[in-house]
Amino acid sequence: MSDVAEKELVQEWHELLARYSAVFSTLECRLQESHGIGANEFEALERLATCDFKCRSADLISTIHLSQSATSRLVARLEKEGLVERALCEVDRRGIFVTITDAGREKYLAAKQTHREVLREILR
Amino acid sequence: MSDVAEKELVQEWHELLARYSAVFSTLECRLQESHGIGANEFEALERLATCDFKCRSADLISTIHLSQSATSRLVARLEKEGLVERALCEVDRRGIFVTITDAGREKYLAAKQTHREVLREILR
DNA sequence: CGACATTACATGCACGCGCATCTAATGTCC
DNA sequence: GGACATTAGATGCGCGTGCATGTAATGTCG
Repeated sequence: MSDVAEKELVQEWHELLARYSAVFSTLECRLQESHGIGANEFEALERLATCDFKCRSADLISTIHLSQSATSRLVARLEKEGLVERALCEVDRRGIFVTITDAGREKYLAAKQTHREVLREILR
Repeated sequence: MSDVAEKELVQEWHELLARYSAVFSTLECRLQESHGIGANEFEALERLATCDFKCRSADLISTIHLSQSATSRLVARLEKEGLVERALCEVDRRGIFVTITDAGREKYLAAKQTHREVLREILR
């Protein structure tokens, strides 16, 4: 790989990093102050609000980019705030289904406005 | 903003997020196991290794995307491992200069290989 | 000069994260 | 059916982070 190509690659990474950081921290800040939820919490709510019916805890992992343990705790926090519910999966009693509550759906719809605003402001 | 444009914006964000997460976590993992440093530590070392001479603590903040306090602790960790040195700035005795040590430069050059490998693997 | 604001960095604190591990349920193979 | 591996999710633990604040040095303005 040539020096030039390597520099371009590194520059691309720095741009990606800067872009991500700017959007994420702004999302974190604005969602927190306006709706009391974090950016990851929002992503989880969005996934739950837009997926058709039942959603496994594991399904959330692929959406929000967190570890299994972090996802587990994230769901626990959301449940504690009454935004989602955990239900036993009767077919496979190891697993749980996570479903969004009405309160969660309301929170999502409200936060969605803020979320899109930030994307329009920072991403473009 | 049309629904289509909004969907594109959201999709772009998700791609950015996925791309960032993939690169960062791989960097974190590979740099840690091969060189015992994190991805943020590497970015700091790179900044210090490539900037001409003195570098203020504050200058690092703009490079690595961390808060002032996190940056302060990052420098403290690097100093503890003998990779950088903190020197009083005689002109403005509030500030400090952070300089990379020989050991730090060696570590950087070694880790750089791994860093570039990951970028080539994941980013492209 | 002296009071007050500002700046540069350090630090106490609460919290979210990943890793390793645990528990319980399910799958596999003889 | 019974022993063992595997899977889904929860949890103890150490650590890095941001926020708020502390400390010390510098700038500002009367």
